[in-house]
Amino acid sequence: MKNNLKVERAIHNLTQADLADKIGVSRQSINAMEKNKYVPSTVLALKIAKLFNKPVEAIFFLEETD
Amino acid sequence: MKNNLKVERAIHNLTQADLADKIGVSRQSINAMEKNKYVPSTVLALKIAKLFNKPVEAIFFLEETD
DNA sequence: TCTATATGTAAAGTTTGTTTTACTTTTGAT
DNA sequence: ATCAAAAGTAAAACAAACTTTACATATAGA
Repeated sequence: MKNNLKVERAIHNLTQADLADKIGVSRQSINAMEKNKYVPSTVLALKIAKLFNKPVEAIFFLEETD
Repeated sequence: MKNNLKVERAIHNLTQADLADKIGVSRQSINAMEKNKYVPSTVLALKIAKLFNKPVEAIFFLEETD
């Protein structure tokens, strides 16, 4: 799975730490997500999508290997 | 987080085992999701939403406590 | 009522998400 | 060039997802 987090953060002018605060996870979790080190839970995806006012599918994308 | 899985399965006439097969998890995982025993990964949410032709937000719902 | 199919549940085990702490590297502004 | 903020990274620890096996309960049809 890939994601758009970095772009969305840029649009909303948020640092990784800002985003982490807003959705209630650690900064390292955001960093790891952006670097595709792990797949977040659906709760996190929903929170992020809500924050950015976009559907989950506009931020997280399935890949062939998923 | 809550979900609509049971209803969506009914609409598409799928058993828990059918759904599990289609998205590549165990039947118990589907059962546990439906009974809100755990929060699935975003990959699973995306796969399920894709299968049911609906956005993730139409199947999985944040609650106050999330 | 008998049987098959679907669902619920539980325990043990493996894998993966997530946190914490802490350090390094990059970037941008002054 | 310097300094501060932001991003990258890593290891240890803990929590949660997910699997497997196995059995119990429910439901519906013959």
